[in-house]
Amino acid sequence: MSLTLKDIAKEVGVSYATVSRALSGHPEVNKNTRKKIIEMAEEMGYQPNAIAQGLVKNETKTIGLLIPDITNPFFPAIARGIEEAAVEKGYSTFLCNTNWNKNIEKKYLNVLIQKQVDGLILTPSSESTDHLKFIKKLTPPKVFVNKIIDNSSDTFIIIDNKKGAYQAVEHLIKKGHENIAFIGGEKSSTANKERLTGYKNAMQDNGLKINNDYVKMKGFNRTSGYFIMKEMLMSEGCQITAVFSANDLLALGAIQAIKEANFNIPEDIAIVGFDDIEFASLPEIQLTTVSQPKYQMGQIAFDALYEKLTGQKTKERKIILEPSLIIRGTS
Amino acid sequence: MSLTLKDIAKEVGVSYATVSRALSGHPEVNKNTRKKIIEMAEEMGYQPNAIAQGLVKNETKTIGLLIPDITNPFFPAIARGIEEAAVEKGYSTFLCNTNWNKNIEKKYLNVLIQKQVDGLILTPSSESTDHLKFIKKLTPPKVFVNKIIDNSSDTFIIIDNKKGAYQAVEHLIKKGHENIAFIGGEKSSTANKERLTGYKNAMQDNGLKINNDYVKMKGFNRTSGYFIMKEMLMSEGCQITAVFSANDLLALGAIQAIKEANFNIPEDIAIVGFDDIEFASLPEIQLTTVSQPKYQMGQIAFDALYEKLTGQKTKERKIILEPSLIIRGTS
DNA sequence: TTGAAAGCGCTAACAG
DNA sequence: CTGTTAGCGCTTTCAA
Repeated sequence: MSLTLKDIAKEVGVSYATVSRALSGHPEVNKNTRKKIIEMAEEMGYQPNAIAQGLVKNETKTIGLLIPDITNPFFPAIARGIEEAAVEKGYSTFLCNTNWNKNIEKKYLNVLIQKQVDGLILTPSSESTDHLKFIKKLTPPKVFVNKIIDNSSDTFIIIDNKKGAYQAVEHLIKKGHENIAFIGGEKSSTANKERLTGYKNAMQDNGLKINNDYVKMKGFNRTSGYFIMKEMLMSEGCQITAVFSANDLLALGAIQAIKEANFNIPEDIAIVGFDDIEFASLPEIQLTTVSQPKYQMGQIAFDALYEKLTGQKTKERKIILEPSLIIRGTS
Repeated sequence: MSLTLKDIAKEVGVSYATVSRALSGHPEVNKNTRKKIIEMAEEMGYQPNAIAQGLVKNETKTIGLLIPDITNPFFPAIARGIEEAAVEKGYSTFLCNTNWNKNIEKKYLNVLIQKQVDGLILTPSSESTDHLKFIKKLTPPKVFVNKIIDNSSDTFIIIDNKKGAYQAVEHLIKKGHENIAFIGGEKSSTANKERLTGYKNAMQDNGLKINNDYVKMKGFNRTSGYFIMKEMLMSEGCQITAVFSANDLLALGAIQAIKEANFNIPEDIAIVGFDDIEFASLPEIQLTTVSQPKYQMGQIAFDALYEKLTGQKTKERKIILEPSLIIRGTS
């Protein structure tokens, strides 16, 4: 359709191989011809066809990014870190929103394979073994953002969820709380599982018993948080005086339920979240939460992928970042 | 590298042209051969190389999406609408975050052209004429989300910003406010300009004079809102009793400044925003705001693009959606 | 119904 | 330093 190498070759009067060489900075081109070619290319507004380049070079300078919910501010923050790091190295990013649905994720993954992405960054929407096995079979280098620390030999970047949760719950305990609820998100997500473990450990280590009625999980969103909290609050003889929720969105929902039930925060019920999304710091919210360096995580994730892409490092890496508890008004 | 048509052709014992035909649903293939081929392809886990397909078919089933700030929840909501509509029709989406920077946007646009995207959905980060001219020259079909209604013949989808702003300000006026400030975002953005116009119109139509000290703009983010408001509040003899801000993030920032100055909302100062991002509805926030059907806008935007892509409709369309004022606690 | 072959736009030997 | 040519994986005539 549009302008090709040949067009500009014809115009300058050289073979199109020469044009290719000149434009791609090949050293063995006459200075003058190169100059002429570059000028002409500019003048004609030539843009190389990356699809054709990709076909021959067998690389597309493209990565796939799969995230579960772009609507949760946590993920755009990461996505931005990834994208900016990527673009700096000349990579473009396919964004795929999996909606925590592993079938959608699978579909996307196949498309990305077909589109010949050079690499993959993903936070798997499910950690069921068959799904993980499917992902593992995929040939492009991958890095996981949030991925269970099992015996696997993948590269992932994650924060220490267990520790973060532990700190959060311990903080609550130190404040004198004993009946602490856990409100979680997607059951099959690593983050959820680990945060639950952290919660349980903190409870047990402090000699507190875990009431299963106070441990519930559903989606990682505000509505879930709201309904879970509401239900807990309405159950007979509810003793809850504090809640740890597996992410900020859940906390926000829970707070709404708490207020609707006419309890005061933090006097009657204290709450702490996880992620430290931007809105957690609003003066009206002042959510105590476990903070993650989101933007950096994105950058690091891409850098790790880039190392694989360029073959600098072949061995897998496990990058575990430190969470930090930010104490604000809700606890 | 990986599995190609030839591999599966060899295995089945036919020419690879036949395999291509069988797999792409070409009618003139023997039922039996087709079955064998499909089975074999499945068994071997064949995935067509979309890059190669793109080269010959001259289409990539890929679109570019350029948005100014993925960190503003307004845009992810739109992006999600676009992406889901796109994937349904078999398109993948390149996500590009321009950061309200037209040079970055330009760079992205060139990359997208090189990557041979079939279409473009963008909310331009600047409406300077040279930038717009640059965009206009781009060959792929485009649809704009937010684009000034000038003499241009583009397709765009937008809400009636002027009207929304007008309603917001009128609402404030009816509540008895006279000294109403305007806090805006990016100067060069259409949305900003139109919302400013709506503000001015409402003021003038109601016989209120506009105090230029009360009209300020900067970035479309929380920090800007905070500092603009703070400055206004600290200026001598500030009479402001209400503010209309050009988006919710700005409003959130302004609210913080108002509270820090020890004013009550809405008693001392009322405020209304624009966008109705998810967090505007939090019980703690209760931001009165002008709502936009974000997810739908995304869907509609893709559908409009799809019509162009498939040649169903060639003429440009201007889709203008209705805003709706949602009155909550801050006014 | 199938195979052979051209060609999409480009890069990378290989000659010259 | 430059031109010729093969070929990346695929679709699509054109013949058979």
